[in-house]
Amino acid sequence: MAHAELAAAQRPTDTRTRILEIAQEGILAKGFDATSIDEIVAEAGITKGGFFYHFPDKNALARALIERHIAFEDALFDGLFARAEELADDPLQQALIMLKLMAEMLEDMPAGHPGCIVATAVYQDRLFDAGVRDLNRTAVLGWRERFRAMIDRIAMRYPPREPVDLDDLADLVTAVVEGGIVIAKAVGEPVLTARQVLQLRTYIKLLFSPT
Amino acid sequence: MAHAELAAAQRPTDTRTRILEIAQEGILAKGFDATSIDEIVAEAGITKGGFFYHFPDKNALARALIERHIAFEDALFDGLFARAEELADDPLQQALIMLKLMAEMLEDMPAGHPGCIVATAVYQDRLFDAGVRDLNRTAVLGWRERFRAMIDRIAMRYPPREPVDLDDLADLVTAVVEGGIVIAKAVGEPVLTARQVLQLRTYIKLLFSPT
DNA sequence: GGAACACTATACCGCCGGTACAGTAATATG
DNA sequence: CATATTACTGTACCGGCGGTATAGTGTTCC
Repeated sequence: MAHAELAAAQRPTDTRTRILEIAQEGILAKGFDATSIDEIVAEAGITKGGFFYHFPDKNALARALIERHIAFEDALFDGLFARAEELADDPLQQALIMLKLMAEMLEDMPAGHPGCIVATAVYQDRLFDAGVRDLNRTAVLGWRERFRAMIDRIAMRYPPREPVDLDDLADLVTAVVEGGIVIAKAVGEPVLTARQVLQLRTYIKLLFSPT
Repeated sequence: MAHAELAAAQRPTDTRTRILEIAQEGILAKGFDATSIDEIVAEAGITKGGFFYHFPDKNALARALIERHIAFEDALFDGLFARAEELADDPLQQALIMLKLMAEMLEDMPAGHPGCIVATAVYQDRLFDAGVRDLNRTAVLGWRERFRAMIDRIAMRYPPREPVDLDDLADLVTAVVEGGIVIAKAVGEPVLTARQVLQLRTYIKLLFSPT
């Protein structure tokens, strides 16, 4: 009688993913607090009991969201780095290409970057438990490691014109994007995030370009 | 008109200021939502009615807080710029001194920068009304104007080594601080914000230093 | 046939933002 | 001295929120 309907109605982990997607959309648009569980379950077409079957509390939802976000961004950066490696051999050129691609990607988001779940958690600190904060820490440290590796490859070939701490420089990539999102949202000009990344690109270029 | 007695016995705007101070502390530590009105009034030693006598709702509190924050930061930057002008005549040197002073100031905050109310509002968008968002916009645009003026003075004397949009460069100051606060809070290393400002300083130095 | 899974349905709790309103002590003005 | 205003207190209440509890149900797997 209902083979197709079965698959449609009851795919096992489907509901969990739908909750995550609906929650993410709401949280990035309105903030964590302004996105109520009642609202999420209404949009997902389930009941409150259904939500709490998948997540013991709202913190568990936040953790799952941050994990998803980290995985998504990692995949995204993997793609960007891979493309940059295809287009150039020189590590400095690769970095400059990567930052250009990043800026273009940011610019192609018509409503601007939807916002960073990590920053959301930072600015609503006590709403989240130690688990969320740990995940957050891991995410930022992961980005540091990634960009640090990129910068190390450059520095090996081109000595920086000014003495800089390479970890700080790696963190600057994250900081510029996070800060860029904040100001873009604050003034309502989505394109600002991409432009900040281009400033960072100019810095990297100046810092490592041979004289 | 009994000035002394008025000031001592009644202190008309005193309660309002106390509410603001208690609210600010709570909001920067825990987020806007996690800081309840009940909690604020308990700490201020007043009743809920007393709170709503001063502020029609929580949005009005947010607006007052942002206005206070803008005024405070403005005064702070005025001081930094004035000191830099005392210490050097050259606009580039002034900017580099100013950024150094800024980094030192940030570093001297033992618990790190307490966080930016503007960013708090950005990340809890729908909790706030149009008035709050307008104020937020004004704040960021005001910082742009301030740093743009600083950069214009430099660019007039030293042509940038790379073509850059000077408004974007002005925004970068705000972005690096905001982003620096986010990563510092995320990894729990307060000193990171100051270090990001020093990276920005190196960028400005490289960009405008004569070859 | 029965256990496990993925929920529904209903009822409830305490906290929160916010409203409403009556009362009051201290001060300011005529 | 009377009155109005200011700056609250105290109490009671509302709907929405996160979260708990618990009994029941259809589907699938073994």
